[in-house]
Amino acid sequence: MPSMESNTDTQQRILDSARELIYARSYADVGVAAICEHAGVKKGSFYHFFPSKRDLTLSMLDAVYADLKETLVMKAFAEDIPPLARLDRFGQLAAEFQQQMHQSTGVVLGCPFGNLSNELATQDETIRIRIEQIFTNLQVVIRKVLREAVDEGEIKNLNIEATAQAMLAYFEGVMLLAKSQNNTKILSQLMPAMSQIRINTI
Amino acid sequence: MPSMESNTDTQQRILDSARELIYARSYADVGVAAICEHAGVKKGSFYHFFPSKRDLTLSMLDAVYADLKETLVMKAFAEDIPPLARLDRFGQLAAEFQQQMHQSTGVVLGCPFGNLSNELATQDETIRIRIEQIFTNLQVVIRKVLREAVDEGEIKNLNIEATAQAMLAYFEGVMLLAKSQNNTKILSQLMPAMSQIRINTI
DNA sequence: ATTATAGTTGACCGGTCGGTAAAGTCAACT
DNA sequence: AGTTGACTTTACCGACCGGTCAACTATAAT
Repeated sequence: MPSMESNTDTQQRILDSARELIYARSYADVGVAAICEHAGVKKGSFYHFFPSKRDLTLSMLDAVYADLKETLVMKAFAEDIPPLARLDRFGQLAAEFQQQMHQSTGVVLGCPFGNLSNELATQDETIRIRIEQIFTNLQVVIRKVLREAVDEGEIKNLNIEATAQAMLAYFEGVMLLAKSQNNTKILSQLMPAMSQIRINTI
Repeated sequence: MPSMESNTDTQQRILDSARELIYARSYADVGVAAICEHAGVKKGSFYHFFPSKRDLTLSMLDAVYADLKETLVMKAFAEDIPPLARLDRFGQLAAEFQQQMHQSTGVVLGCPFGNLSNELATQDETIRIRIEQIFTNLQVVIRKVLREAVDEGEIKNLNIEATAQAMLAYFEGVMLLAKSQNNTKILSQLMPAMSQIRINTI
């Protein structure tokens, strides 16, 4: 007598398990069987909902970004403080999240998008493009806050597009370094410098 | 009739093949068999020289760093120009190398250490530590140049250790972003900002 | 010439990989 | 009651994974 109490929360459990396992390890190290076992689902069900491991990964990326947007981004970029202070708050919240994950897992996990990009960007163009789009979306958020800072006269002669890219790059780099050192202290030490980066016009 | 013309250039060919293949793809995607085939070596010979794939990877990391030091670092940080200009030269040379690899392989490969760190840091502590050491060595080089700039009065009130870490983080982040976009243009656009990063004391 | 050693070869191992197929089970609709 | 279709279960597939082993060959020292 199979459970079948739930219509599509099986799909959700697969998504959640993939997210948790792949984030903690890597795409290649986490097999479909491991995802199914963690989700309490048989492999046949997996392939009923997802045509392939790659498709699951694409859906997972969308889900992680949707979650990031809802929780981290919306909270950090709320307009209750000055524009550049929102960038600092974004860095702080990200650092706090990494510290929590470090406490519960014993390792610094870094950025889920940066991790997958470095592992798969040269192997799977579709996944690479999905990650690229996510990074672009984040840059748009940063650009908006920079434009606001420029309009308020807080900064002058700023190349907004380049600076947004540079800030995101710095953010990803700090995450990567923290992961390579398995150390979250450098997050709180280095993150505040993100909002100070400037690439000027002329 | 086996060749056996060479004593230990078999070992070198294995090292070179691993380096080329893993850099272009990933640790997990490149099997021992693929490395052997590329090196023109049988699997048994592989395990005569290396006890495991992991050990090969550790040796490979050392070889890549030794090469980086000999070519890129020594050239970039030669003392024929002012200290901060050497950082810019390092960024330029790295960008040029990425452009060459992009032309020959069709994809932006990024930093070999950053790639492996993001893929394996949570799975293999030994490899993680080796990469951490390499990053520390690079920071030492950057610190030296920053100390020189401070001594010459080019900068004041600088937190040298934190700034060196921030510059390396920025460098790695720019590499990661370029790889995720499969685009080398952002390298030349963003790299010059590396030498402008400052984390001050007080 | 014999022996010791380093290096090579090819066949092989159990385990796991992503993915498939068919039978079975449930809920909803007719 | 019978049918449909979504979902689950079980068993299975060929390919490949990292790694092993014993036999073999070349080289150099004795």
